[in-house]
Amino acid sequence: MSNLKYSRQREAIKKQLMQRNDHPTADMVYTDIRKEYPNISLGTVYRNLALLSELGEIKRLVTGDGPDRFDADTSPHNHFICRKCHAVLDMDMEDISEIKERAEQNFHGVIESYSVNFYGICEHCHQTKLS
Amino acid sequence: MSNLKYSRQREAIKKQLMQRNDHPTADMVYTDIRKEYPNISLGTVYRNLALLSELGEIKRLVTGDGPDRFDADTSPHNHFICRKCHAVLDMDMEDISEIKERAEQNFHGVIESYSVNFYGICEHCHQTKLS
DNA sequence: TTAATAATAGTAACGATTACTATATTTAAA
DNA sequence: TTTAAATATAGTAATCGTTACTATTATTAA
Repeated sequence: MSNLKYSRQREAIKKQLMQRNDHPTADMVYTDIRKEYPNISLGTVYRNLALLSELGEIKRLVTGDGPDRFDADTSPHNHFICRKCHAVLDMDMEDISEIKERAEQNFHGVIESYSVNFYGICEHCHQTKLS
Repeated sequence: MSNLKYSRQREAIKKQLMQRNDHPTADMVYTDIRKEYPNISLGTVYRNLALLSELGEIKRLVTGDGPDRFDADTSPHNHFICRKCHAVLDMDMEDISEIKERAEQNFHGVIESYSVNFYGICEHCHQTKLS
């Protein structure tokens, strides 16, 4: 049923995403992966990032602060977006998945997923008074 | 200090946003406001929605599902986005603002705000089996 | 091998949004 | 009330992130 064919470009994209933890944009992945595949096309990067997201192998992060980012870590966790340097950081915090049950209390549709983002100034920008 | 000048277009935009609860996009506001101001420009709508958001008079909603939406209700509440009909609905749920404190537990930057979105199929789409 | 199918590179097109510019409106002061 | 400075506008062009198109190439199962 899976009419999916192997492609080295797709593997390279996923591999690279697993090797970095800065939640890169499609363009950041493209820039870096060109060192290995000098004539990979930007469309290929976009297409495969979208495909891998649909397959659940990676996660698309919508930050509201610039282009979408991608994360190879699909385990449940939340992110912080710095409004100064635009970094996207993993939050180290306790599980808050009960907000889904709390949301379902008075809701009559089907909640399939949710996303939580925190915004502000990251430690680095705050210390170096770039804020 | 406020070099802000009155404009009827801006007032009309805010007024319309207060009168509807469908969290319209800029284009939806534009389409409707043209009935009153037939030659208002789309740029004016975008500019004023951005300005009002910065002033905190309205709220910009980043859904990850199409263009940004706007909400005249600035009180703390969360939204649901239907992946079928793309409606943005207000969630009627208990306060979950303690997630901010929970996030601050191990975080060393400054958290200024956060956003929570729920995704799935709304009651209407679920009942009419459009899902 | 071959043949069917999916994936690619390269490029064009798209939608949402912002930038530009000449004109119009607002506002405070004369 | 004019006037003059500053802000806002309408209309349009440009930008950015992303998707669509198409001819060619790679994968895969028979």
